[in-house]
Amino acid sequence: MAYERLLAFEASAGSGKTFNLVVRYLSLLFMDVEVEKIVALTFTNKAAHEMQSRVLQTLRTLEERGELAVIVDVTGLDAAQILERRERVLYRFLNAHNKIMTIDSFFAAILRRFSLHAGLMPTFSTFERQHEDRLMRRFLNELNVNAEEETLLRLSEISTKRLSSLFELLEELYAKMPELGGIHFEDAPYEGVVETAMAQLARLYALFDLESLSPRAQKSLHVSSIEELASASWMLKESLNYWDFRKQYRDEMDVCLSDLKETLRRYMQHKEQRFFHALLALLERYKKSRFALSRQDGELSFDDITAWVHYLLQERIDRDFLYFRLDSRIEHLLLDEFQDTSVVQFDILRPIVDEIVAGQGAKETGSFFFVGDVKQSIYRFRGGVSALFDEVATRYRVKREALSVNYRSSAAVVTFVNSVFERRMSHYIPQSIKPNAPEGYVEVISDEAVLERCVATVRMLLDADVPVDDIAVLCATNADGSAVEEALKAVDVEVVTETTSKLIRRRRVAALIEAVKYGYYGAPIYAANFFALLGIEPEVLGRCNDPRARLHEYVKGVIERFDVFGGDINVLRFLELLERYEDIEAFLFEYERLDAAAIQTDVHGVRVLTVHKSKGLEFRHVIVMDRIGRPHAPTQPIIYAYEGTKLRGLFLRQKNRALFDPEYARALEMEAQALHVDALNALYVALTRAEQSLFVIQKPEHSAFGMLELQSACYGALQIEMRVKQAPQTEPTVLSKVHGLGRQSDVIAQPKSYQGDYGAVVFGLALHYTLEMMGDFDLPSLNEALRSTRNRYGTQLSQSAFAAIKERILGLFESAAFNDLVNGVRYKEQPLSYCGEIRYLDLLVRHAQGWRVIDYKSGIQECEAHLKQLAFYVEAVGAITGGPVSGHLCYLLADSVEIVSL
DNA sequence: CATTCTGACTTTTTT
DNA sequence: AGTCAGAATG
Repeated sequence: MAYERLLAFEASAGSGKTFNLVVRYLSLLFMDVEVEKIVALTFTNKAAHEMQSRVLQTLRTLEERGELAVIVDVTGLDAAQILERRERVLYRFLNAHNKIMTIDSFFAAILRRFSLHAGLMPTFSTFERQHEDRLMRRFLNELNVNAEEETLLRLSEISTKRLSSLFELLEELYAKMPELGGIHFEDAPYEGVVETAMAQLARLYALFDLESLSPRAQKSLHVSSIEELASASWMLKESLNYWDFRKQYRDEMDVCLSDLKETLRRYMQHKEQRFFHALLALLERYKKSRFALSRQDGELSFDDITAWVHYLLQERIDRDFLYFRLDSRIEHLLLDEFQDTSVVQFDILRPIVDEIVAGQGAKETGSFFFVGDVKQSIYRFRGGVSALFDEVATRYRVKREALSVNYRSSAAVVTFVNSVFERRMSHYIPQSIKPNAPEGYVEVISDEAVLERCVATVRMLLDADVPVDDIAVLCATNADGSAVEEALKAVDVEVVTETTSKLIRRRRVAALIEAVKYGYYGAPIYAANFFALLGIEPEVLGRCNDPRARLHEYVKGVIERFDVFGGDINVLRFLELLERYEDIEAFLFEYERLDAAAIQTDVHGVRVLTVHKSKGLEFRHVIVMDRIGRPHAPTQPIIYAYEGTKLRGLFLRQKNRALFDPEYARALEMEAQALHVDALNALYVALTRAEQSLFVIQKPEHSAFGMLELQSACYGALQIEMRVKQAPQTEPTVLSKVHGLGRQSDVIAQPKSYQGDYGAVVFGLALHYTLEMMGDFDLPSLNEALRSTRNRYGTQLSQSAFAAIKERILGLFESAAFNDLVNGVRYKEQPLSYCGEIRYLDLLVRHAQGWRVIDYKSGIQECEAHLKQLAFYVEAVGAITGGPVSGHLCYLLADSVEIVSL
C-alpha cells in the first residue's frame, strides 16, 4: 500500500500491530526523515522497548524479513535501494535521540525541558504517588490561608464521607480537570425539601393504623431522617400493596408514595449540586497545593506531569514554541494503543496533529499514524476513552484500514475467539486464519477448584514436554497471581511473575518491615507478624530502639539470624534500598511510599501475570484462569457521563437514586454498559494471547467468564499439538546451524568499520541516558536511573556493560574535580537554540560567578571534535545568558575520570 | 411455605 | 455494591 500521510489501523489482536508500526517508522527513515522528527508513543515501557529493539532487529536482518516488502510498497523505493541505504539508516538511528517512548515519558521530557517556565526543578523525579501526608497538610494549610475550611466541613457534612475519601475524589478529579471546563454546579440551599418530605411522610403515617401493624412493618415504616427514607425498603416499591402492608393498604398511600419519591429526587439532586459545587471549589485549592508541592519537593506523579504540561500549553507557553521551535520540529507522529489514550493526553498532542494535518500542498511533509483496537480498550478507569479512535479518525479525515488476518494464533484459537465474540461485540469482524496456521487446541474447563485445576493443567503441559517458558497463566488480580505463584512453586514448578507486586508487598520483605517496626516500637504484635509471615516458630527478636542505630545493620542481622533470604533476590534489593534512609525513623515515616517494584531475575519459568499486564504480549500456551475470589468491587462515588469523548456531566452516586430519578438512571445505565464492555474487552484480551493452545478454567458459579456463556469443550487436537511442540527438540542442531549460517553471512556482509562501532555507540548512548535520568549525583539516583537504562537498552547491552556504566558513574561521584564543577544549580539536557542550530547540553551549572557547560564523553578518541563542539556550546550559552561561561569535557573512562577544560 | 428485611461479609485493573 | 444466611411475617 502506498504511503498515506494520515493513516489509522484498526488492529485486532494478533493482526500485526507492532509489525506495522515498525514498517511505518522505518519507511519514514528510508524516506530520509530525521530520527528527531519522528515521535512514536506507546503506553508501556515494555512496548516502547519492544518497538525500539524491533526497529533495530529489523534493520539488521532486513533482507530476510517480511517488513522489507511492505517498506518497498510504502516508500516506492526498490528493495536494492533500501538495502543499500540500510546501513546509513541504522547509523542515523543509533546516533540520534530517538523518540520511541511512552506517552508519559514524552510528557516528562517536555516538562523537563520547560521546567524553567514552570518554576520546577529541572531535576524533578517521578513517583507513582505524591507524598500523601505532606500533600494533605499543604492542602489544609492552603484552605486555612484562604478561609475555606468551612467548604471542607460542609462537604463532609453533605456526603458523610471521611476526609481521606474526599481526598481520593480530589485526586481523581485532578486528573480530569481539563475536561471539567463547561460543567457547573449550583450551591442552592435545600429550600425546605426536607420539611416537605417529612410532611408527606406524616401524611402517609396518618393513613395507617400504626399500632395494629406487625412489629416488623412498624419498624420498617419508621424513619427519622430523609437519609433513612431514601434507603427504606418500602420506598423502592411500585406500590405499598404488598406483604407487610397489604392488610391496611389504600390507594391514597401510593399517592403519598409517589409524592415522596418526587421529593426525594429533588433532594438528591440538590445534594449532588451542593456536593460538586463545594468539591470543585476545593479542587482549585488542591491543584494549587499539588503544584506548590511539585515545585518544593521536585517530586511529580504521572498525573502531575500531565497536568503541568497541559497547564504550560494552555497558559504559559505558545504551543508553537513548545512543540516546534525549541525542540527539533516534530513532523511525524505515531501512536500505539490509541484506544487507551485519555482525552487530556490527546489534548496535549492535539497541536502537533493540527499542525501536521494543516500542512498543505508544498508543505505537506508531516504525517500522523495511529493504531489501536477498541475491542482491547481496558483502561477506562485510568481515563482511556475508546471513542477517541473514531472521533480523531473522522475529524482529521484519516484513512482507516482494518487489519483482519490473525498472524498470532492457531486455527482453533482464532475460530474459538471468533465464535465467542462475534455475537457479543458490536461490529466484531471475524479474523481470518493465517496461511499454514497449526491446528492448535482450545479447552474450556469447568471446575470450582480453579487454582488446583490451573496447577494440574500446567503439570499436564510440562509432562507433555512443553518448555516451561512457553506457558503463561493469566489471572484477574495481582493477588490471584501471587496465589498461583505460591501454588506452582509448592509443586516445584519454576515461575516468573510479572504481576506488579511491589517490593514491600513481597512476603519476606513485608516480614522484614514488621521486624523493623518491632525493633523500633517494641509492640509484640510486630514480632508475631514477622514470624507468621515467615512461617517459623516465634522466638525472641532483638530490638533496635536507638533512633540513630544503623537500620541497615539491624536488618542484615535479622536476615542472617532467621535465614530470611531464602533465595529471594528482592530481600537483597530491599537491603540495598535501605541505604537511602538515614535512620530507622526516616524509614518508618517513608517506607509506604517506597514504590519500587519487586524485581524479577528469574528468566526461566511459567509466566504468571494479570490480564491487564498481558496486553500486547503473546505466549505459546495460555491458561486463562477465573478469579479466585468473588467478583465485583466497590464502585466510585462519581459517575462520569460521556457523550463520545466529551464529558457532559458528573453524577454523585447515591443509593437507590435510580428509582426516583430517570436522568440519573440513564447515567447509571450507561456506566453499567461501559463496565460491561470493559469486562468483555478484558476477556477478549485474555483469550487472544495464545499462539498454540488455550485453556480456560472457569468456575461453575460467579464466573468472570459468565457473560461469555462458555460450555465445557475441547476444540482441535491436543495430540497433534503436542507433536508440534516436540518438534524443536528433535532437530535443534539443524535449526541452530541454519540460523548460525544466516548470522555468519550477515556479519560478513557488514562493513568492518561499522562492526567495531556498534557496541561502543550503544554503550555511549546508554551511559548518557543513565546520566540524563539521574535525579541527583548519588547512589539511589544512580540505581534508579540504571533501572530505566536496563529497560531501554536491555536487549542491546550485556550485564557487564551495565556494570561498567555503574562503575564509571561511581568513579564520577568520587572525582573531586567533578564535584567542584557541578556545585551550583544544575540543568540537565537543556535545549539550546543558537545560530539556527538546536543542541542539547548534557549539563549546565549555574554558580555564583557564572555558568559551566559540561559535556560527558565515554571515549577519549576524537577529542579534537569534542573540543570544537564544546566551544560552540560555550559561545552559545554566553550569547544567551550574557554571563561568563566555562566549558568542560568530562571523560568517563573505564578506570578514571578525566576533565578537559576550555 | 413464600416473601421480605436486615446485617454480615467480601472486595480490581496501572503509566 | 452485591450476595447470602437467617429471622420475621402472613
